[in-house]
Amino acid sequence: MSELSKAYEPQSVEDKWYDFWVKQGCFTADPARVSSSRPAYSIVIPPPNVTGVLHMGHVLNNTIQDILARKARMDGKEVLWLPGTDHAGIATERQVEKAVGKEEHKSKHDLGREEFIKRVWTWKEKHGGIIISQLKKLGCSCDWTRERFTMDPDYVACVTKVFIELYKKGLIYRGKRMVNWCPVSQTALSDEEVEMRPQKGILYHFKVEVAEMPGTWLSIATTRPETIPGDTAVAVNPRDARYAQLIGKHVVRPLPAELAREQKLIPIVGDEAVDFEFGTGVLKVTPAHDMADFAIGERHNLPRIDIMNPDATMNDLAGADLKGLERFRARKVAVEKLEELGALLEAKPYENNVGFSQRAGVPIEPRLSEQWFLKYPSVAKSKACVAGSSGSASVPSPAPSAGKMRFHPERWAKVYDHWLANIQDWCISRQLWWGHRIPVWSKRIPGNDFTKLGINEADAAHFANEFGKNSSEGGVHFAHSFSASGETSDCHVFVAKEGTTEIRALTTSLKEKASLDGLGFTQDPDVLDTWFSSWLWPFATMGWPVKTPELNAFYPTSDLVSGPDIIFFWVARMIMAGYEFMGDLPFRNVYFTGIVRDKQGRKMSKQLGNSPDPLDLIAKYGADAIRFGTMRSAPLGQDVLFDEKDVELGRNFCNKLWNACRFRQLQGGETQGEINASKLRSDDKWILLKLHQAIKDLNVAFAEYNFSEATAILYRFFWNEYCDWYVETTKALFSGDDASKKANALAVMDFVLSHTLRLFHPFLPFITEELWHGMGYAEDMPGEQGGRSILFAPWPKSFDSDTRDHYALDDCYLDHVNARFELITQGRDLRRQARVASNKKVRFVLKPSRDLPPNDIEVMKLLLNADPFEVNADYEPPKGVLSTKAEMGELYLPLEGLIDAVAETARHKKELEEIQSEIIKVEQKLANPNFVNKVPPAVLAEHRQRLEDWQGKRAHIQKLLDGLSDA
RNA sequence: GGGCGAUUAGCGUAGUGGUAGCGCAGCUCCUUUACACGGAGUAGGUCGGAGGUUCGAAUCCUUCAUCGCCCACCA
Repeated sequence: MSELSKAYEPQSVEDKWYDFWVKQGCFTADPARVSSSRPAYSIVIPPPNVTGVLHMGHVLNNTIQDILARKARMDGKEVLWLPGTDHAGIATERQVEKAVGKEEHKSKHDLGREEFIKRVWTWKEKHGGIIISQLKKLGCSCDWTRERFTMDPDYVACVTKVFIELYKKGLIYRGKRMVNWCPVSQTALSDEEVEMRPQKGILYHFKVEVAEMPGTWLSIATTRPETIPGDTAVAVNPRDARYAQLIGKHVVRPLPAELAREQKLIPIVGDEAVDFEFGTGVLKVTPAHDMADFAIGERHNLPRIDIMNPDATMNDLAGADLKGLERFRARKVAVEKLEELGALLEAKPYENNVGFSQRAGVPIEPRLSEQWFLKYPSVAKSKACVAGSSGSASVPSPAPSAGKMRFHPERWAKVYDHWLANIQDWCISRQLWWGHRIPVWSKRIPGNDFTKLGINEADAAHFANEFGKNSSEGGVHFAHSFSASGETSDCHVFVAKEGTTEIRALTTSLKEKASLDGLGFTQDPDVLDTWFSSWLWPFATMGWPVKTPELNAFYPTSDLVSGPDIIFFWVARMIMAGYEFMGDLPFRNVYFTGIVRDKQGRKMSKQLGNSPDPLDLIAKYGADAIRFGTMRSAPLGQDVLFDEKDVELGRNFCNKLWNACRFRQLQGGETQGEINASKLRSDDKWILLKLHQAIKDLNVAFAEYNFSEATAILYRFFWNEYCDWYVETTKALFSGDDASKKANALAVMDFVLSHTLRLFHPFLPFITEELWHGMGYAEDMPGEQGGRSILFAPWPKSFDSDTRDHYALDDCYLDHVNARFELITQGRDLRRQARVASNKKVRFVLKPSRDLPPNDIEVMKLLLNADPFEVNADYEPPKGVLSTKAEMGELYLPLEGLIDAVAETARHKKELEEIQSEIIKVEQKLANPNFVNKVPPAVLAEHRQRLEDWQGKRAHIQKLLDGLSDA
């Protein structure tokens, strides 16, 4: 390879290698290769919104997935990381609506449904690839040959099939119920899409007269006076002595003002739900506009007056004064009206929680509406299917037992269980156009005269016959072909209102659909909640309901990486769908990331402008840098405070890695294969032992999904241990002329670097691949074991005992080399005290505490920048010399005169005080009989050693002090 | 109202009973040929408060405080 440039330039290598990987099919999974010796590893990507752009949350989430996938490849697994995008109903529809409005000044209604959907597809084609290309820039090793979209034809068929199955099981039903209505999007929302926000408002008190007792007034508190026209009762608690006797009587509702008194009479009902502590203890009941009131209305059979339009303006029933007004404007007018009527008693500031549409950011309107609902399936199985995460820090988590999965961090299991224990039926219909259209065609006929269906006589007779089997309650299900194509629809026939019969036909067949349209059946106009397609993602993307090789090999998936914010929307629902349709969990492990915030802890948002564009960061620092920086600053289970500094650090780290390889390269050509065990210096053994330890620590971090810990281990090993110490010691050899020793050190370097590159690869895919080839390490490996790409190089193993014996890697070398480094650090501090510039050679004298091999002397000389460096066991230091004592000996920095005796004395005295206080601490412990008797022997010995060390230091300083006072 | 999490140096974070660590920022010195996207050294913490258990507590227990998140139909 040509000589490496002085600094790493990511721009020149990233695209090159990404193209290489894709062209070589490195990311493509082959189900046929899965075997007992080559286990499968799979992840499905949380599909980003198809028209979305990459943000820091994606970077965090997908970097983790990529690390897992790349690590699994190096572990010799057959890896499928299945990518794709989500059609994101509301978000995309609004985006396109806005664009159409801006460019053509048209609404979606102006265009019509069919034309609008065409526009969405055009939009999707134009913008849909953006986020995918961004993921590629980040280095994601997804199997792009299997990219999926939640609106792909086979995916649509899959969603439809699921709908029909659940419908037939009676789990999906249509009903007129209170739903969360978003007046902006003009659609129903699920409970999960509603976000409670505290709102500053006003609590109004107004009075109503009891009709049967003129002159008796009740006072009622409300935050929503504009809904008074919709009130159909007032409720009190039957146990409330103040009001119980009024139950059954009536009050006069003040609005709409123009109605006659008798038209405004509403009953007083008794209901336990009324809290008599709150407000006045009298509750206005508006069954059509409040969830709780709806329930009260059901219990007391109250009429429901819907006084609003879908866009939350008031309708005719709200009365002449409010009609046509927007709801908050109507509130003001209603208050004015009450005031005019003399009914308003007080208005005081009040803060309460109001449900907001998460997406549109406006208060939702509880609204009575006909929608499709799902009773969640497989709830019982989904409960308690989460096993605890590995509790022990040092033991890798074992494979979960069958039917169990693990959450990381474990605490999310509680959140999941709690949600599952309290779920209500899921409102799955949305009044949108972009999405999976509900596959239900319906037609209503008078009586049960099936000839009115427009079908032939035989079919009509068939219907009548089937219907006759059970026309009583929920109706009857049977299959029927409307298209004479042999394909069938699932029919559901039941008695609807007013002596009519309703026929619903559910089908996935295009021919059936056409026939149904021809027969005057109408398809339900609504589409399904986007999550109703996402919850099938793990198996729908693998070809279900066909039993594909992918499903055989890769389902259940191994890991899921998700943000905790979609634990209910997505994760929990996927678990239920997995059980219901696959009979098994969709994944074995779920890793929940934190939320990415800015460095002040604020959520990233467009408004605040605190959300950096990851692509800018990649352009500026490189993809590896943003990956490493993000991982390094993302602590396990906590939010991530993003700071560009972290990316900068990632870039610096890559540059360090680059230059460490460059240094190796500059020392001489050939890759050195064989390490000669007999020629290893203590430093060589030290770095090999450190490498061994780093691999072990790294494996633990991986088992715990602790990626910030993993990067910290890599950082420490490579920068602090390899670069700062080991490489520096080799310079003592390289300046010498012992060729065989030099070659051996190069062999150690090659060994360490080739291992290090592999350890780094999941985190830094690009630079490691570049260096893997550039340094020639690829050539040393078989093709599919790293020869072609570092992607498939085996993950390094920590050393077994044979290897340790062969290289004589005894832990005593750690102690020995550490002791030498300690002495060097202290010696460098002496230079600082003496104000000797670090580039200036200066004389040091070492009075060693034991015999030292020549390598130690050479290394110390070099790293202290000492010249001369004298080793003299009998050294008699002159008075007042700068000195330090360490385990390996006493080090002196003798300078010609110029010692500030006063300053030195003061410094030593301070030092002595500190040492003294440490000695007292240890002595006190050792003097305590409880301590000596109860403590484990190792701890006791360690304390005694510590005391000895401190005492030695004290004696040394004392000697120096004595010398100074003599001088 | 319930639940969960956090509180350790200026900032960010590690640390599950035995001498409080790391990174960034700071300060000092160094362009000594792998790297100034660097090297060397250094300062900075009574581990949120108060009790308790223990020979010994950042760590275990109790309690309080502050911050954050999630869940919840008090009008």
